[in-house]
Amino acid sequence: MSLSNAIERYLLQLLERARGGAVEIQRNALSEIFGCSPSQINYVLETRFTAARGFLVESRRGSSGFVRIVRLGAPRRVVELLDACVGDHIGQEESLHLIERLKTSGWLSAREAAMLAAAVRRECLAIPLPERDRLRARLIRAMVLSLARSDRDLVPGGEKDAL
Amino acid sequence: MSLSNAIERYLLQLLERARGGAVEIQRNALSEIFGCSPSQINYVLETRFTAARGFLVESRRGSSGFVRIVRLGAPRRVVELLDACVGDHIGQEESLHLIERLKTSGWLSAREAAMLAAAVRRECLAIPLPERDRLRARLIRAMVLSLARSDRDLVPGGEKDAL
DNA sequence: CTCTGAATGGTCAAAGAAGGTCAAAGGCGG
DNA sequence: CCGCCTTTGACCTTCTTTGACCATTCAGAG
Repeated sequence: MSLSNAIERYLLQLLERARGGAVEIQRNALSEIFGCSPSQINYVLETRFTAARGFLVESRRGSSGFVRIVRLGAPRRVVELLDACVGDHIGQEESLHLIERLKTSGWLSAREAAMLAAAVRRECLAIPLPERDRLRARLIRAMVLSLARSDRDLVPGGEKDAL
Repeated sequence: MSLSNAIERYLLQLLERARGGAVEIQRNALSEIFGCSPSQINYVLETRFTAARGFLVESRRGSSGFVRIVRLGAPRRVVELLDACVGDHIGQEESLHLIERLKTSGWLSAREAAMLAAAVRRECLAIPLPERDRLRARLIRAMVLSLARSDRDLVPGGEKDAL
């Protein structure tokens, strides 16, 4: 188990216990618990507690500074999520997190999520970067939005607002 | 007995013992066990643990990286259909017919078919021919086969025939 | 009120630690 | 001898960890 994974699990535990879905930590104190450099904490926050995984991180410097990690509820609309997470290019790992999130929030079934996940794998796309990341973004947008349309066609009033 | 075959048998044994049909190894550690170059492991994975033989290989680099080998099953009929219709490249119109066929025969739901149809459109792929037709073939294969696997994962006793 | 320094957290580039790719060399059966 | 399957090694990409240096806050001194 890597340091980053250990820190991630530790923070997830804190979030688990904390009522309200948010925790506040001190970067330096946490880094001492794990005997690592303070910037290691930033690395974990940047790679694990991202918007794509449904977290918001706020912080403040100076005396009595802090780092607050908030577990976000589902965003209002999928389009916003796409705009926020996908942009015009997106990497594989980020995509998989997004897909997982769309699944757990009920927007995608397990089968649909599996399809999407299979499609965005770099072994499947198999074209060189950076065009690969752009293609991946187009695919996710096209497929997810196609669901919105397909639902609208099937259910005339279907205003899915999960996410 | 060649090195490759020895490594293959070793990994198959690991898979045999491991419940869940998956094992994780470290490429460098394994190569040291067999006293060979690390890339030899890749060779074995590429030639023996292929999708065609019913395996999925995932990996991660960097500290505490790993290689995971998953044994999976896929229904025979769909595989045959893919081989027959898709090949290593396929055009848009042909794809849409295939998707329609998979839908009417019950393999795909309306939503899944819509997703696939959106993915294979040339406006979405947006790369030049002839690579576009090959990418389209890879996408269809990956997505349809992923469904077979996701079904197997969902149904407790789902030992669909082994491809 | 303003200035200043200690206490925090942030950034970024480089080094370290896996695994991946590819082409060339090595063997072996036909 | 030819062609296919193996094996290897040099070089590449990705993920992690660290450290030097930067930015922000706030309490207290002047």
